[in-house]
Amino acid sequence: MTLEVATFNVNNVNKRLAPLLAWLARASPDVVCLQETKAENAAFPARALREAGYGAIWYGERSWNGVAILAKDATPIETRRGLPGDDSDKQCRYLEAAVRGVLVGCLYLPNGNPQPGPKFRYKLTWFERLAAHAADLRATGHPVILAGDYNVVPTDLDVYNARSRTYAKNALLQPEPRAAYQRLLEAGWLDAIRARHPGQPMFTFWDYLRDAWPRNSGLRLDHLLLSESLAPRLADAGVDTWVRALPDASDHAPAWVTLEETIEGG
DNA sequence: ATGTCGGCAAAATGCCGA
Repeated sequence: MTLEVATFNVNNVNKRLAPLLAWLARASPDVVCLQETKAENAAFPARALREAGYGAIWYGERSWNGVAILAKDATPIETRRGLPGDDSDKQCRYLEAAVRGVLVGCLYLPNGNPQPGPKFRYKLTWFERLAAHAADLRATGHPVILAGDYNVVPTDLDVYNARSRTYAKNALLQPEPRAAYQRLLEAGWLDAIRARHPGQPMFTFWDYLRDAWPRNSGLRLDHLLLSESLAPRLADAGVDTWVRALPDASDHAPAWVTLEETIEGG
């Protein structure tokens, strides 16, 4: 038995409800982290998801941001909403729950554009808060997965053309957020997609602009990071790129991991 | 610089965020 955990920046959960339901029906992931739901709590489509077989918790606001965690035939047990470290930060970007024996952190890291500027500084500060919280989670020894839209292109392998001027000044590719991401990996978190597919681009995002999807001008922005206690259970990882081609698609595609339910022999 | 998409305020167009 394996457990599939996926992350999907849905780019408006109500506008993209049809492709979301189509993906859930076909891929049937056990646990799903959603970002950019862009729906107030009262507008979250809980009923449609329940009818599709998924329990959910959600943390949303009007127009922007918003995160949710879904679980097949279960309701996630919420452990935290909002990232610690700044009580004045009201943006809905972090939600955490216990599901099927794993602690799941669902995150939507700030985009940070335009760069430089206050939005970029917010991105870097948020990243530091995430790293601090990740260290606390890691110290518990629990199996933890931190999944979401990190809004970071980790390396030049993760962008269709590293020398393109289109993204030269973009906050997604700057040295500071890249370094912050690398520090998470150095602290012991495993980039599951990259671990399973070394040397492959594995894009998760294609801009609506410039025919990015038909040209495969993609970026890898959505990541699933496994704690050292969970990493030995990694069985497979991938990206459901076909979702990007559906009508009314998000500009992101779902990324996923499969985990062994228990460590072999244990 | 360009381009797409959607939400929003405030007036059917423009701005912003992504």
